[in-house]
Amino acid sequence: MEEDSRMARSVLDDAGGKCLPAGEILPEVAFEALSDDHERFAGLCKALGHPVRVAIVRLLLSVETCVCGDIVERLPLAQSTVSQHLKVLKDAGLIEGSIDGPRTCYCLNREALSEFKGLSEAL
Amino acid sequence: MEEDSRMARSVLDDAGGKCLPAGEILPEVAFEALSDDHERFAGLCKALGHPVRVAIVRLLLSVETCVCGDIVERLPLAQSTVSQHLKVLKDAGLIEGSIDGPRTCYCLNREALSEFKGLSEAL
DNA sequence: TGGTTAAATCGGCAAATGACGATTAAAGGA
DNA sequence: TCCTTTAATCGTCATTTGCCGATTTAACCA
Repeated sequence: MEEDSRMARSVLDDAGGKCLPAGEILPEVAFEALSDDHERFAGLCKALGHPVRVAIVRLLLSVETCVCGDIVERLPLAQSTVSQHLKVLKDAGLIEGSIDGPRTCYCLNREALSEFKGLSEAL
Repeated sequence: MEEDSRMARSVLDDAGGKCLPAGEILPEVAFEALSDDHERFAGLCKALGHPVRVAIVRLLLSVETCVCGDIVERLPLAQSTVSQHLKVLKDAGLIEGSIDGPRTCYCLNREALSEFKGLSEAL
């Protein structure tokens, strides 16, 4: 289509060095508008995209494992709300819950956490 | 308050080793339910919590700098929608836009990206 | 100055999110 | 077996998000 004009403009755009492209052309091959990887990384980020959920993950990081009730006690939120947040984290694969009698015991999923770190580091 | 009862239960919770806390007590000092740091990290995650925005960040990563129109062309979305996503990323501080004639030139904010990576790595 | 192009903003709409109290389900203990 | 405790789920509501087309704003060019 009109790619040539766009590419030409990108190259020419070097006005004072403040808008300089790295290469000669835009690397089409390195960019896909839609990819599963974007979805996955965005999904993990979205799950962490709420301060309460960050707090929960950091809490689990510091205590290794924790019963749901303990988490609820430490947050200024209703039990049902905390449960929802836990579900979001679990659905994203970031935490795991195991039934322990009448309680549920949550812990981090280290693999998912590593995956997230790896994807972040690649930015 | 009733911390003693809660802490006591946490210690006792070691039923079969599958729900074992890492330390003797839950480390109160290491956890704050509400903190600016949680807000900040969650804010960055939230901004990256959409596949299109991940795609934009990765594109900018690969081309160093890019005019808004180029980004629009590569995404199957209306110009206004892409502009909204760019605004989200800009508000989070992850990208910067500089006016270049009639165009706007976007690039990554490397400092914010480093901040995000650092916070991620700490998980 | 007038016209053209690029990008931000507006208005509207459907869907998702986050919060809550109430209810249900599951498991242990009296 | 019944009762209590724990946590998930349900129903509701207000707010936010994501998308679009239309409009406005801004800057260059003729």
